[in-house]
Amino acid sequence: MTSRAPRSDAQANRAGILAAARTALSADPHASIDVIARSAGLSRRTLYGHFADREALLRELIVTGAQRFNALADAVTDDDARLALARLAALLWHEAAHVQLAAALALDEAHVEQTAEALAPLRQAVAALVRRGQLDGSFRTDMPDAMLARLIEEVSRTVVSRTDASAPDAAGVAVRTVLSIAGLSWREADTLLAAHPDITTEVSA
Amino acid sequence: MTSRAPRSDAQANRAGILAAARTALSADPHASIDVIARSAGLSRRTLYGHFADREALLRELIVTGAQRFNALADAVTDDDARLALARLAALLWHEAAHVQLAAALALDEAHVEQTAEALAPLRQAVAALVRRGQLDGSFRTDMPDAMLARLIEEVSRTVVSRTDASAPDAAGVAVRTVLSIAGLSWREADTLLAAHPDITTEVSA
DNA sequence: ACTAACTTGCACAGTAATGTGCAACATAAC
DNA sequence: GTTATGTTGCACATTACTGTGCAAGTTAGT
Repeated sequence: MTSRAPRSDAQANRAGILAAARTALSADPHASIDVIARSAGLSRRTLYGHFADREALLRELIVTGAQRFNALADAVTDDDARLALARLAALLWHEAAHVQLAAALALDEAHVEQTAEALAPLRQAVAALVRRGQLDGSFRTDMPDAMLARLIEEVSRTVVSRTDASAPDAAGVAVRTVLSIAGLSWREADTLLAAHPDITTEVSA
Repeated sequence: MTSRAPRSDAQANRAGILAAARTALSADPHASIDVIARSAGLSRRTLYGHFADREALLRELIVTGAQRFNALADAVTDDDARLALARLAALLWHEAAHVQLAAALALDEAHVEQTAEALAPLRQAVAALVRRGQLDGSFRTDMPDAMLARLIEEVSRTVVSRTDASAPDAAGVAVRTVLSIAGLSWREADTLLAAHPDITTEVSA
């Protein structure tokens, strides 16, 4: 039935294709199969040996990418909604530095739907977080919770994907931006981050 | 030399093509010439009678679009930087159709450069506004002026192009978002807009 | 009503991309 | 060292798009 484990070089090549696809597609969501294969040091023909078609490759990128993002939502346990949002933003930022992919693929009409579906758990977490913050008075209440949640999602995507990651304290800027959207004044955000320097610093293992 | 004025139906068709291109391209920056022509109720062949090639059409869209909202920057004369930013955001919101196009085209590697160049005046205005707001203490100073200006640009684009325009007080949400990025707390933005209801109301002539 | 201006469909050439079959070659695994 | 597994180049069919030429039609302007 299950034939056998793939050869080691084949496994490595498969991973190489995925890595190449991530960088190529985040630069240009319409990057051709040929470009992806070449930048993985392989031939176009070989790529088709690993993935049935373009869709299959994209599907795998979206699913595995989304899993990583979704996992971050569970890692945040702060009681303070402001802190929780700040930490989530910081984690997403660090993850996105490696994988800007979600933002790039979401731009493609054909994949925006499956990307959204794959990220449903993260979206759920954000929605819950927003409601909590609104209830305890730390987030803005001048718009409905659903609207605010959507705004946070969209702006996060923008900040994460279109901010120069090499700028000094780029992560800090991303976090401050998200807190601002939630309704905090910049001084409040500043105070919060000063009291919890671990949020924007952690490089993790 | 200058042959003669174009026939009236030809003028209308040309305008129709531009309008169709705006909506088609903001939905999908890679919309084909055929789709654009068809959605303008014309044949592909006719479009080529009005524009030499795809580039010429895009060029015209970018240039005329940019002119429209470069003009908006001049229309804002408030001394209060917060008010000025709010009003500019509101004006841009009302030009949403054009802004969406800019956002869509800016995603295309080939046109991001000429779009940026065409929007230089608006960018200049925003930069000046940001510096003014930082100096008088109404905007955040926890990041460099250039960074803040860029953030405002990017977030504005996102909010204007990806917010449901049919939602109640969508314009208000857009303006509040931009003010939040500038550093205002949501209550401060709320107070400001309450004191100047004309900002989010004006439909203009 | 006449004419220049405009539109259209069709045929055509060119380009770029996807996906497949196949034979020759390379190499990891045993 | 043998062999199953993997890689490659090439040819090929297919699709989708851009841009042009031209002859036949339609219509605005006078």
